Amino acid sequence: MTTEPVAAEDVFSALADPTRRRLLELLSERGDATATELAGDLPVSRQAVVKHLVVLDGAGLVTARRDGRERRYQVRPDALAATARWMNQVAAQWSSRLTAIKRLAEQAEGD
Amino acid sequence: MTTEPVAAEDVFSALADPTRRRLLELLSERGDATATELAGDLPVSRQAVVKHLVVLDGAGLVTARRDGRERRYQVRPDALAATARWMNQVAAQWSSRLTAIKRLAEQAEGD
DNA sequence: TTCTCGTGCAACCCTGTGGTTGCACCAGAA
DNA sequence: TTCTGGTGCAACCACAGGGTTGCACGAGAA
Repeated sequence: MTTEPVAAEDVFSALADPTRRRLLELLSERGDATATELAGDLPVSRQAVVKHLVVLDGAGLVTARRDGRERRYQVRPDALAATARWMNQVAAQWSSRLTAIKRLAEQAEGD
Repeated sequence: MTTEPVAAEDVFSALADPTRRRLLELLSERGDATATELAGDLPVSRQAVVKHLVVLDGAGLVTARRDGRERRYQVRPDALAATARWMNQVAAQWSSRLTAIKRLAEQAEGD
């Protein structure tokens, strides 16, 4: 289960690859799909797609389930939502740091 | 000078590296610093730090200015804020897609 | 003018990773 | 039972990227 504290490391590097972002798009549009199907819409082999899906799964962004002899992947709404919230926190943290910087700069001028 | 709109590609991969995230932290705390100074607080060489700073600059997250024979780097508040906003947009986009998925799923059940 | 010391370049090394191909395996269809 | 097609390994290849070392250059201090 990978629905807990999002790991900056994994999420950012997972999202850094264009093919993986595309995969998230495709899965979002279709609801779910197999690696073979996804490979049909991408300029890479099925195996390459599988590798990307493994990375996305590691980052908690997608999940998979067996369906007969197929393996269907789908995005994890909750994980994506959590990631979005987490990004906001990062942004907020930056903001507070920047505020602190400005304050210091102004104090320095005041001296 | 690299002051363009945030590129998913660059931002995500820039933020994917732990050392670079640490650099952003250090710069946020100090306001500004040289590569040599930053290397003093990290387990890597000055040259390694310089390379990371180049990447961060490429993503528009930091900027540098000459100060005598020194080159002082600092975070780009505006760019960071823009990135935060952009992340929110990505999150929102995901949300709408997920909503669409759920709607489709429910319709399918209804049939 | 000479000495110092931070920069900027460049050459290298090694690991990670995105991509490929080949093949064995197995569940469902015939 | 046999055939078929999607999975799951595993071996391999090429290149990007994080890290290092060495050295020339140049601005400010002495």
